[in-house]
Amino acid sequence: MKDLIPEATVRRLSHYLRCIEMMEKCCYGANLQSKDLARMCSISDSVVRRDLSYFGTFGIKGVGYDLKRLKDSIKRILGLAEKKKVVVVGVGNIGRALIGYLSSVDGFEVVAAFDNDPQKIGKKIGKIKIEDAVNITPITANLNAEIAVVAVPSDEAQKVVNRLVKGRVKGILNFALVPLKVPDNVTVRYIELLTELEVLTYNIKKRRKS
Amino acid sequence: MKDLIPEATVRRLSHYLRCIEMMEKCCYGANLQSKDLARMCSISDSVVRRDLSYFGTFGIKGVGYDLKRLKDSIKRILGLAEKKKVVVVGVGNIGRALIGYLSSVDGFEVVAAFDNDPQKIGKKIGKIKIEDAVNITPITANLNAEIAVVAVPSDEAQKVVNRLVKGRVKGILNFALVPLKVPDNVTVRYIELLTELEVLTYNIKKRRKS
DNA sequence: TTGTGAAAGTTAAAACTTTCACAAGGAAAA
DNA sequence: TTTTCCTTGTGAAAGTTTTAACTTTCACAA
Repeated sequence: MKDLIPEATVRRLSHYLRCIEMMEKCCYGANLQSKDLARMCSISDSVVRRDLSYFGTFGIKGVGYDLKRLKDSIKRILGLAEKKKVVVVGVGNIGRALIGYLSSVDGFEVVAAFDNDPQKIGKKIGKIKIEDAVNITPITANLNAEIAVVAVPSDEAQKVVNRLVKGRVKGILNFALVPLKVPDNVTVRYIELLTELEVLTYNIKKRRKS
Repeated sequence: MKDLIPEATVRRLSHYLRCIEMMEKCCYGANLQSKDLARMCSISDSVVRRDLSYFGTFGIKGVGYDLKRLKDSIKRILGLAEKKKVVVVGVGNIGRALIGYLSSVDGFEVVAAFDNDPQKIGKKIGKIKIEDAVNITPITANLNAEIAVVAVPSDEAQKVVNRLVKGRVKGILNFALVPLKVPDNVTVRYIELLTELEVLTYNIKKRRKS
């Protein structure tokens, strides 16, 4: 069990989990093989085995993996044993979408939403009441939410993040287009929609030439 | 000018562009240096220089880069010379958010939206009328849109993509959690919100231990 | 009980990316 | 003009990730 795991491996673990859950639903038996996961994920089977071997041994040589056991193992590795509480900061287009999206996903649960627009504070989105962003720290701490989605304008992102960190949030999914400063024990992941589109245009341009 | 550029480099080019545009607005003069961009992006200056050097030489030794010239160069490299037309397929939470978001961004312009829900077809989002998804191919081809955002349920994604490809779309930003099959001359980029959250929980769990 | 086939787990090599350190070269001052 | 200063651009090394090939182990059948 290596100490530092490639990020790509962790991402693929998430893909494998999704594939296994699909297999569970339709048609598959209790056993599956690295090549099954590989085909579903459009990668090679040795990648699947390599990824899993970082975390231990889960299969039986010559046979394959037990579907249910592998699923539970991956869930445990990813820290998905129990439902995770999420707070959403910024109830604009993206924030609202995330609240809606997460309500349809099991494994995560939106427990609070924040904005600084007086027009929005007090209103509801589904079951979630929009709170004043000045109260991020106490409310988040009180709810024991470990994960936050930040979907506010760039120039407010750092301020919001400081409050979240004080509220003991440990993981942040950031849609704002600025690098965030956080303590070592807090993880930030960036979703940069504009960058993604720009990488797309780069690729389009490049392929036209070659 | 190398042939194959690291993807991370292209992503950072997009960051640099954003930094330059911020610098333009506030306080900065006509000159900037690799260390300025580096500080803003929280990376080292040699990364900035290496990234740029893949595409040519843009600076003056001992001085730095001309802000306006560098901005134009990066825009040209990324294929952002003129506004790009985008179609959005799937007007659920995410699709709607993207339509709203893109209307506030210059460089991209949503020119059509599609859904297969009769309740939604014909309605409007901002200035965009929601079209029937069966008409993706002709409408997209007619508008000459090169970029598509796919935000439909996983089991419909491939079908939608096939129509987009027929409609001569060349780049796809995919929010559906399945790998898409496309011809060689089409690029797909994946935004996997659930995977991002799961990587977050993995990181949180890992850090608690170490 | 043993041999065989099949697939997992592991090791080694290749490919790719980042980092470091410095030579090259232009601008400004002497 | 020459010297000094400064920052770019880049070769080479280090580090990381992916790929492919190899070895091990298990299940099952003979």
